[in-house]
Amino acid sequence: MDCSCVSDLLFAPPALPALWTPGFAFPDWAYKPESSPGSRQIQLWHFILELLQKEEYQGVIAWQGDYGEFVIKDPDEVARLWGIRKCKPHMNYDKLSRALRYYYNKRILHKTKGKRFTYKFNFSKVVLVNYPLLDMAAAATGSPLLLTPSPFGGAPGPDAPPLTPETLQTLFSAPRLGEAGTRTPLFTSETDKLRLDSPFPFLGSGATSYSKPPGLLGPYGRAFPEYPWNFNPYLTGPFPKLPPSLYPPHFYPNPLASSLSHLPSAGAGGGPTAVPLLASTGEGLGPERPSGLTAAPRLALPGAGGPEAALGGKEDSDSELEITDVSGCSSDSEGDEALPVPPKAKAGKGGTGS
DNA sequence: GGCGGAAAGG
DNA sequence: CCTTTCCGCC
Repeated sequence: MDCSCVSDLLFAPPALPALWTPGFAFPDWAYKPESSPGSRQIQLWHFILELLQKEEYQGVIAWQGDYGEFVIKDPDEVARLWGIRKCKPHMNYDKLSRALRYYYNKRILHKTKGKRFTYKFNFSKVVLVNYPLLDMAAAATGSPLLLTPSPFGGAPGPDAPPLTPETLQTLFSAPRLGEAGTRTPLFTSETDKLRLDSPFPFLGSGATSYSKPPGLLGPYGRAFPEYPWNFNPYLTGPFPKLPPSLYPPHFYPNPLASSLSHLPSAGAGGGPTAVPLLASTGEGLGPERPSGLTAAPRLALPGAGGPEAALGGKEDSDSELEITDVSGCSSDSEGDEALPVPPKAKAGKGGTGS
């Protein structure tokens, strides 16, 4: 019934990197707000983000230029990876891209026209949509706060005014729940809903170069350190960052319980685990970015560069054990050819297209 | 390649 | 609701 990809099982909890704070791994809330009727499983954009944050896949998909803009260097590969993840052996770029296209309306993605295989994330949406923090804030405020506002049917678009990076940051900086009510810049008390439709300039301009700090680190990057995470994905606001890793749910049966038990200082949610996984590539707090797309937007990862070093010679924890093969898929489908599925993506292809 | 309708499935 | 699959169209 369910596709038990071996890949999933392969994710045997390797000794979690010391720095790996399980708490914010990629808890359930990333997949479902909390009490979602239907079981929510990984969504494509989650997956894309996951790929994007991993160095191993730079040859396949990578951030490119603008804030939130990325290019799929190897569409087939990405599709295959996605297919593996979803146990859809017949996945291909055509289908994947269709799914991507549905994001246009949802305002999660945009197409960068003129550039092949290039899309752009609407981070404000992506981020907000994942943050229970907002829910709390809303609750405290007394505003229902719809994170998934009027869909696209009769919605927003034009009337969406404010919401600046600062606003976002402010919101994200919200230190405590009790304080939440005090600051809810993002909410329109009347509408009871968030206006995250026209967020950052990088969307509005549609034009181009906004050498803004890529990744999600930009605006709210430095907001984390201050945040006392007694993380409680569901109740206590986690943090304004996209999950560092997209491990399958199996990986974290009980995100909280298991995580906390492992945390030395995390006791009963009293110990701030600190360590914002945000690997400020140097732009988060930094004055300006080198514009070098190379060092760009990669999301912070426990092994993205900063922490890795701190691990003190930890082997590539990044563990490729990620998506690899679909051999374990419940052969549901058409029983067609089994994918040979090469072990891993070849990140060696730097000069793919251009 | 990229778009979006339509139907189907989980 | 979120894709997956298929497809005609540009």
